[in-house]
Amino acid sequence: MKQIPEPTRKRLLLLAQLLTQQHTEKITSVNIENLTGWSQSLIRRDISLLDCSGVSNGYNVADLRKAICEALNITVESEQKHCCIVGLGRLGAALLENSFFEHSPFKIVAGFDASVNRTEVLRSTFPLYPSRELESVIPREHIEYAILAVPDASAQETAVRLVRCGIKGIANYTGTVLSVDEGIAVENAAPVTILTSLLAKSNLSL
Amino acid sequence: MKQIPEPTRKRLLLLAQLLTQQHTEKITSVNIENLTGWSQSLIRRDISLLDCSGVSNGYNVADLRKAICEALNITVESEQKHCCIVGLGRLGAALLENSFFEHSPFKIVAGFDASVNRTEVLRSTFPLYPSRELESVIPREHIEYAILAVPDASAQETAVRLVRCGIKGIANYTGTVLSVDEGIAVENAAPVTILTSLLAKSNLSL
DNA sequence: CGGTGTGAATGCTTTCACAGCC
DNA sequence: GGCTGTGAAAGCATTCACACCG
Repeated sequence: MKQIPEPTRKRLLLLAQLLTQQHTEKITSVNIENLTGWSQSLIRRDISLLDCSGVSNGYNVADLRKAICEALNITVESEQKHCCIVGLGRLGAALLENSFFEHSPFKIVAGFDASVNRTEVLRSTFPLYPSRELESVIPREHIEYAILAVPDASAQETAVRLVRCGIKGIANYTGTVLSVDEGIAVENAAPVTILTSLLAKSNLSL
Repeated sequence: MKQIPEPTRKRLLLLAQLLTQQHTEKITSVNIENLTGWSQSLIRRDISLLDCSGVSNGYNVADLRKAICEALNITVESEQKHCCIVGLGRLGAALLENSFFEHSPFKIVAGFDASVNRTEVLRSTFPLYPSRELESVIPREHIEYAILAVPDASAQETAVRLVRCGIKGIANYTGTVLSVDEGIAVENAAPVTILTSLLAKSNLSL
């Protein structure tokens, strides 16, 4: 299998998600261009990197989606990846809602908060632990990804602990920019970070 | 002023955020390399696109930060951009907490929810409106950016309405991939989207 | 030295343009 | 006609390597 470059990976990821929302059976590169704004030649090139031959009247939506998932190693529900939520303030607690993760390749299996009070008051379908148990629970539950929603001030320190526990990636919902070892994936999703990115984007296109 | 390419923009944005966390007065490209993992030559090239000459013993942290903000048009607190939150479910409601936006170039000035019940029960420092008032409130309050946190099923339709109201960018916290007119900025930040991106990233680097 | 800034070279990504297929 | 897949060209982004500065 060929190497898939970073920009292509990002587009394919979004495309896969988009295809699940699609109700037609077939889709063409021009359709996708209209939905996403990416040029049709780019889309065809992206798709050509995976093994999925579309016939001349377009791609089969289901097949294409499957091919993307395979190429990017996004295994489907049968083999869900274990995740945890670290920091159960308002934002972290809001994510406890399981519906977000239904039909996704992820399963939240633990929540952590520094305050024992908090872990006892909140309700969820998976267990909540005080933060001091990070080191024991994460390996035991085979947790691979963490959603970080602690206060900004303790974000970096918590991230370091998570990495030491063997976490592979962090969804960073704090306003702190994290420094982690190379090989550990981080995506920033805090409201201010995202809004700032929007701002910079729309200012440039003027 | 030169055009700043997309990948550079993303890095500078993060760098600006990182600099606010920095407590030293000076910083060198090697320091930044260690913190971020980007190569020092890349960092120097990025910085060379903005007008900020570092002296030979590194960049002045405050100056550099200011230069980035100017180049990307991220005005500071004096001139905050108005934003709104659309959809006040658990996630949207969690974002009502103003502390997230303190010391940022953004100010949340309105919240919307389809359920009038919801807008009446929740408390916040800014007014909450039923969704039907989107069209009147957004122009009146000069709202430029929206945080979208409605249920997936109504995401696309709400996005279209927002764009028609003149919104410039959408922070998409729903699991739906949005199709919007070109020129409208969108950033996806829903937990599943972010986790999926982590997953694909860490799978590739194996 | 230990640092920045920048031409020139390399290596990626995207677009063009067209062959081939239904 | 409308579509995919893909060489070849064009356009970008990143790294190299070195001049220059305190």
